[in-house]
Amino acid sequence: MCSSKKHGNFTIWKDYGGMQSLKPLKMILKPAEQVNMKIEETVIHAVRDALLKLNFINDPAFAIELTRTKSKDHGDVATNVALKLAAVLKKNPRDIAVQIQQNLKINTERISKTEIAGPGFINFFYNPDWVYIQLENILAEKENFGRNRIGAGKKAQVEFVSANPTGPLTIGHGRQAVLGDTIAGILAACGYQIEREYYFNNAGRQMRILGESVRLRYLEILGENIEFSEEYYQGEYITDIARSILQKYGDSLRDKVESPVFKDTAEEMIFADIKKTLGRIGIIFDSFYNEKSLYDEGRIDEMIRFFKERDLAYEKDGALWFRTSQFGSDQDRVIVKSTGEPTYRLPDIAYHKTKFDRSFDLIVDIFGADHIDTYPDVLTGLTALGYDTGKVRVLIHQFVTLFEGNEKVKMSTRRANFVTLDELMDRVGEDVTRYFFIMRSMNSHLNFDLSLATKESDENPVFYLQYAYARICNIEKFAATQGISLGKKPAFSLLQEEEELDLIRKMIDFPALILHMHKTLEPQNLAQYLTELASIFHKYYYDFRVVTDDANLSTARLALITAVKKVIANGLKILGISAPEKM
RNA sequence: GCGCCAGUAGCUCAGCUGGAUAGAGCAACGGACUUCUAAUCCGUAGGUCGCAGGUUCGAAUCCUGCCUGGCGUACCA
Repeated sequence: MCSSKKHGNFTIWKDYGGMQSLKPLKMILKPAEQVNMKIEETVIHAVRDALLKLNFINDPAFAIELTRTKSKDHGDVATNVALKLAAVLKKNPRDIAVQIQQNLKINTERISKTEIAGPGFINFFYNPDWVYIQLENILAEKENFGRNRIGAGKKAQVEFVSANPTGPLTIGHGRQAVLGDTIAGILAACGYQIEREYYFNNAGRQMRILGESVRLRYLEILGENIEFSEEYYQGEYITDIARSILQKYGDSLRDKVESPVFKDTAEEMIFADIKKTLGRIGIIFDSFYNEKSLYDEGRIDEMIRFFKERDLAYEKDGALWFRTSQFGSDQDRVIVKSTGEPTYRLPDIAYHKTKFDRSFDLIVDIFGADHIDTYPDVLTGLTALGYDTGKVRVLIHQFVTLFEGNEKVKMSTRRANFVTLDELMDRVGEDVTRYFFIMRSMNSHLNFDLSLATKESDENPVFYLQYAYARICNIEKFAATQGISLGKKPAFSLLQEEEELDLIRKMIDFPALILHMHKTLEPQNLAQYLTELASIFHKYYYDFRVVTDDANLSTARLALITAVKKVIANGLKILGISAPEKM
């Protein structure tokens, strides 16, 4: 972001990154491509015209901020433009606001009134008639309400989980799994064609240790005296794998130290387990990309050749070093060890090259905080290869910290210090699990106490959303028995209660929210929005009856709550959470 | 040492491209079911937004320094 001020001729220019800067509570002038945002555009254009007419600005591209108000007393949307201009114009912001207000030419069918408030905000009040039209739109758009077409015709790939098959998925992986799947859902709602990809390596050191761990357990079952050192995988599942090998092969592998059966069986069984867990939580990957194929297809050698040819790599101490320092890094990095084995960077770069070769328009990588210092090297590699890394969004999430009482437990698959994702789902269910992981920002460190999570699952806010949905389903059923249906066009203007208008106004925000999330890719905003919407609904439910003696009113109210149901359903769908008709 | 993330109500966390009185859930306390589902609603209480400076009309939000915690800082991935 950059900004400049030329005080002489009152030109203010500010680059907010165009329409991508949109957020639910703040809108900025942008190209007219969003149907659902028409009223905001109307307001912004009117303000801009007034500013030009008053000679307060002379650049039509001047960014005008429009914010959703927090309090109804402040209208529906507001602009702080008078406050922003005060310093430049060297005038009292309220005076500026008055002048703008006097020169506003605004469609009264949309905005019923404007007010100047506080230090110089200009508040705009929606005309209820316009609000009713929005309700009609929501009902007409149904599943599509909230969706946009920013990503139409574009392919996006989201890579996540990407855990090597050395053990069951833990709650740590769970956070990333749910985060990734939900982000994919957000992009899908923005029109992208989505590919979910899982990257793994079954050829590394950890996998060798895994195979050896299984072999030792196998021998142990056969009654041999083994030494099972700390570096081996300690989990109980290792013994289970050994047992199934015993079942299939008997003791025929007793002396087969080099047998691939141990590692292969372990990989196969663990991967089956991982996929089962993912399926249970509603995550289906479109592709699993094996690091080994990069070697088989010669992509690693190709990469080495490229780096050497361009003098981007050099040999030192028997290793091959990538000149990352030429690209702003503090030091060069090894890409091929003196043993001849590449470090993880090289295949990572080669792997990302395939993402570009597969012509994705947007590449999203979701990594844990332990990758914070490694992905820049990958991006550097891609830049060196001549790719536009602007297509890549790297999202780093903080870790889940496991607690046992007040004790912090360092999670480790190898040391079997973990709570599995399955265990969590067994205890709290799939919906709570999903909600649990997206209700908080990925930047936050998550403190996790299984017993507390279990205890709190009964009170989990996800039920609050689902209950609102189920309640509406129930009302619809009851309405049908009373002969109330949406057959003919409801008289929306009968919806005069403040709570009814609140509900519609809240629903109007939904498309802007999805648009905003396209930029932030932060699912917790959606969870919060849905909670707010459900809250307005629950309150409305308590205060008013939908089905009354007045058939016209009942029909209008039924239309209203049907729209609410739709928005909740659309939101839950993005979150991958079920919408039960009964609870 | 250096880099990234975090520090907001008793607890778990939203809010952070500066904006109008700082929010939610849980926990606590007091109320509301003869009604379309009380997994709900209403009310009360609870805060030096880690600390100290700075920037300006305005700072939880931006800048600087410090404190605490997490993760990195590998020829591990």
